[in-house]
Amino acid sequence: MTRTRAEQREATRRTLVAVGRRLFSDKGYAAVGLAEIVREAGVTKGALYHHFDGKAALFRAVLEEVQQEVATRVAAAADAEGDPWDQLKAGCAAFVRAAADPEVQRIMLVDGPAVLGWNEWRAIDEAASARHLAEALTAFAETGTIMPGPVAPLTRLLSGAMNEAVLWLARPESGPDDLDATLAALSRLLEGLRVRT
Amino acid sequence: MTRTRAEQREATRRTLVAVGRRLFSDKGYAAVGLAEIVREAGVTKGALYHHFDGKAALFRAVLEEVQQEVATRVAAAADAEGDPWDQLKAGCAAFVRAAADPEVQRIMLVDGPAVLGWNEWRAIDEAASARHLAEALTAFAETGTIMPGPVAPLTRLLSGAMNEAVLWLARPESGPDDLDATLAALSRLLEGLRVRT
DNA sequence: CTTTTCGCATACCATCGGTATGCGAAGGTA
DNA sequence: TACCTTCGCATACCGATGGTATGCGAAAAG
Repeated sequence: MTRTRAEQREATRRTLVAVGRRLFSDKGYAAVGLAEIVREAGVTKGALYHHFDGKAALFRAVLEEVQQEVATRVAAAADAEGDPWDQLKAGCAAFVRAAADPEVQRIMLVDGPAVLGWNEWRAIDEAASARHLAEALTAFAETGTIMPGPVAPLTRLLSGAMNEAVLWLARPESGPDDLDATLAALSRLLEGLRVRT
Repeated sequence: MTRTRAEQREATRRTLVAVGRRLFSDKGYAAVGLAEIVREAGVTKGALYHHFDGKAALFRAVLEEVQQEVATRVAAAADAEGDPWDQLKAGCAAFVRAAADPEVQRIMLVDGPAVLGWNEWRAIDEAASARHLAEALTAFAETGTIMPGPVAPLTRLLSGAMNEAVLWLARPESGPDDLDATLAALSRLLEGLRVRT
């Protein structure tokens, strides 16, 4: 079995990202050594530094992959709804459920901002998820469904609310009721934004 | 000037916390070495490890100090208001302003969860700030000012919303208008929770 | 068949957080 | 005052870590 160089290159890179994702989510960024990553990936540090600029760059690749997956799930849930407001609520609920995956949490919400810096983290989050939220809110502001005004701050408020809620749901003593209560509270928060008819 | 041992001990400890706070907020937890901390504090690693269990323990002491200061400012702003609902809004606004301090942000909102783990971070946050928010919301739920239901999820949603908003306000291209817009959006979010009369 | 490219391994280094031990002055006791 | 104990901190040292410089061998190019 001889592989072309392009195939081999891609395979090695994907393995590194996959191994990094698993280790980063299990133990946290700081507790994972490059030696451990390359050992489990069956390569050496030379391979890692050939593909990435360093440990943080590998983490960035992992984070982008995670963000993409979450965004895909959110978009799918939103598209399943017809009414725009239902799309918003479904998308938010889907985000909470998707980010409930413990493999996602630590990477996307805890280590992400600390490792890459909040601004770079936000840029990735914006490109993947928050952009859709901002677009939806913009549309609602234009149609008068919610009160007019700048949507960027509101987007961040809601995004932050969901991020924190997801982490709260992941605490050890959390039960299934908490998910329902959180989704209900989030729904109330969103409904509160609608102009009163 | 001969100092008692208790005085000397406290002085060294406070210096370490103060230096750690400045360096952690300037460069971030991971980019600060113990050698740099003890050098600027005028002591050695022996002193640091005599007072703290390690780098993370020093960071924890710094975080607790920062949290206490923010909580004090929030409580003062809330107490200045008479009406309970005004107290809530004033407290939230004061939190956003207090956490706008760049020295506070990185420690309290970015590195805090990553270094100590989210659960431990939340425990500190809960003891200092989030508890007051939860108590206020509980009172409003009992008096019927807001809709009944579990307040814990709502507390986390609002807390997370404010945390993220503060970080958004600290981004490089942020202007003074953004603070007003954020406070306005936050106010709308809170008002939306009130039962409609 | 020769040459170049390049994906990756090997060997090495500076620095890091952490630990074990020693010392000297403050505090207690007579 | 003389002695002993306590303890706050310094010194010296260690393994492990992220990062780099260089070498090699097979695939691609000619």
